[in-house]
Amino acid sequence: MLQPILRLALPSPLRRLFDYLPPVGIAVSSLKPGMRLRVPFGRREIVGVLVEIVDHSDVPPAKLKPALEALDSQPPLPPELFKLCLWTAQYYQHSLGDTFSWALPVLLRQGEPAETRQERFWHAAKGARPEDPRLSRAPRQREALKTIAQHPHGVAHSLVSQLQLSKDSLDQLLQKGMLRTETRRSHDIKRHQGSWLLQPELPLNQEQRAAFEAINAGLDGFQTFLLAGVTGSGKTEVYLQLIHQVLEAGKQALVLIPEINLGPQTLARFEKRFNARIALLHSNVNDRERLDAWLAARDGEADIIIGTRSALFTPMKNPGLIILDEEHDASYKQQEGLRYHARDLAVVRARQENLPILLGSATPSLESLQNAHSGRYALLKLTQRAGGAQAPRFLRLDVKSRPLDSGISGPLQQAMAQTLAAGQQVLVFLNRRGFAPSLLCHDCGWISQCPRCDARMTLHQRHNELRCHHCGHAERPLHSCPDCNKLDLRPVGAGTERAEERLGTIFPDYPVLRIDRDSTARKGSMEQLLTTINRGEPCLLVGTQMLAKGHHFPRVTLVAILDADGGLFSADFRASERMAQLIVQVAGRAGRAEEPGKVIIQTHLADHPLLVQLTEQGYFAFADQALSERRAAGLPPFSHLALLRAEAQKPGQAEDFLDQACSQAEQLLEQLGISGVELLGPVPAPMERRAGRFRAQLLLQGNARAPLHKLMGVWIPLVEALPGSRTVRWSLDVDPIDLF
DNA sequence: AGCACGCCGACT
DNA sequence: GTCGGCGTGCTC
Repeated sequence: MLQPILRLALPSPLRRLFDYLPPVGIAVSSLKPGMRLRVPFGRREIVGVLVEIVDHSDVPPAKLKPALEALDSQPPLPPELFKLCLWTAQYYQHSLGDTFSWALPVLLRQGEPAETRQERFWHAAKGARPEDPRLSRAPRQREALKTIAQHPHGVAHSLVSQLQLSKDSLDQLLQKGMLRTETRRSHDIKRHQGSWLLQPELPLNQEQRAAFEAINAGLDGFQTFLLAGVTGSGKTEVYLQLIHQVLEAGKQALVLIPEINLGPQTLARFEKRFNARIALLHSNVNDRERLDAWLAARDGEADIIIGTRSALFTPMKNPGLIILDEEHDASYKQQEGLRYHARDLAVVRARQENLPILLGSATPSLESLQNAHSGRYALLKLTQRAGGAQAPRFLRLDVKSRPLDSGISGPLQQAMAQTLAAGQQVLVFLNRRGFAPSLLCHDCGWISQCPRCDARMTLHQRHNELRCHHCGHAERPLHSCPDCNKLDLRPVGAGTERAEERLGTIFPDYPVLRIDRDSTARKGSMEQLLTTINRGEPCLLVGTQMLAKGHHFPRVTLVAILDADGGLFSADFRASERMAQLIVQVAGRAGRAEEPGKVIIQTHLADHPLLVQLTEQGYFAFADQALSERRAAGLPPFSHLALLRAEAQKPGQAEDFLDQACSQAEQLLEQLGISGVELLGPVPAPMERRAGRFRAQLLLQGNARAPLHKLMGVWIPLVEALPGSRTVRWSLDVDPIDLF
């Protein structure tokens, strides 16, 4: 046989494989696709993934280098996951090597052995004594050495902080040769024993039972279920009982949740219910724990895997079910690098591995609803709230030609006063942080423009600064106008800070609690706010969409939405969908059995058909209406989009680049005889300048996926080869969720 | 993306 | 005289 050639995917944005000779002294027959190899790349050494072994390379033999070493004796990534990565790279037109980087735990892509439960243990070195003169002026190191010496089998690194040892002292001792470390398995494989349930299952109502039985009957193969359950309808109980069935069948369940929901409550609920090994994968889990959880899932040593977006790529030895909660949530879509949608990929994965998948939401995305309508997904509805709680009543409050007092109209103030007087709580929703979205000179019209973006800087009174929410630029607000020097600078519009301040003045007898990214930035401050709220005394909560997620406020009976109009006349075609989901989710925080909640929506467009549908007929009526509008306009899910974005230092550069890319695409469409794909643009981005860079975009719209992907498959490699692709920063977003 | 090379402006 | 700005080119 000719010299075998290894084709590797490397962590680089380049959309191609790189050829290497096998490492010296290694039997090629021992190498299998999916194994990692350390290779020289330019002047660096990196870790690549073997994709295939071929007997010919187009690269001149002189350029071929041997790989340095094989890092695995078995491919760390099971074939199903390897296949999913191939599919992902192809679908999102992304570099395969970089796709592996997003899918694999950090430590694996850095070349760490793919082995479970290896842990570093600290041991006292032979002859090391605390009385050593080198430690005479290092009392903490001396104490550390004493502590370590008390443990003949060593101290596991994970216990270091519990034993009041500091890593610094240990490192110092290690350098002095007074400690040594050893890496070994930290504990034996945990086995599952006994019953799966720790507490009895809750009784299901008729709807829950119907949903449970429908899905339970479909647990043995691929099928997508859409569980549309209003807030409080007991979706989670259905999840838990299905997972129980999966566990009884000796299989594993993967549960994906949005970023914001990974509060301890989710985990607590699972841990209370199940005697099962639960692996947790989210952004606050460190690299080592993440790898261990990943390996435990892969090797069948975890029964339930709970995680956010990227946990989608967790391999499972005996997969039985995928659940994706709050499937409409935008945090499932990655917005940088590999721009994948975990919901869409989860369905692909379920199909590839012949698994059932359950998507749940009170406000399903229009995409998923359309899939249900077309019969691809099985739709299951839960319409009753637990404990007989009633659905909130909606009221559209027309504020056209009504004066607003820091964004709050008179009738709304009266409704608030009544609610508070009745001893209940009020929730005020406003999707804008800060005091005011801009500062205006009443004399000459100067406005607080961000110097680096086409956006206004928001006034944050608490920190006494003007801050741009798009690039983070901040400056001190001046007392006089920088243009005309007059002193008449006025804040325009209202954010949560201003609403908080104003409400405090209007209702001096009640506490006002603000809940947004600024007020909850400090650790523990959210918990503190929740404790106060749960005490149940009448108060006003003011906040952004943080209020809409996860927490329930049983004492809130009035929800005020200060401004719904942004969702009704935005340039973004998804704005109304997002607005509707937000309104329903916020409304869902309120009300209980004895007292239905009331939701007051301030709007200038009280007769807008979408808003009328939503408030009078509910979310599904809204969705039908919105879907027929999308169909008429040829927008997703009735067409498919891809967005080529570009940004550059100088004006016009990004557009020039996209112009060239656009000509290439036009040519290809003709050459390949592709029809059903339209090129829209290039145009400047809706916010042309951001963080000092000029941005433009080219939108591709396909009437079906096939022609769009056929084009992209040949086109994107050409775009990559364009001369401008170095000076211009560009990215492709397949199925973008926003067009900014 | 990294990383190096290379060619022009303001500094010890 | 050099430090360093970012344009250009390459990575098997």
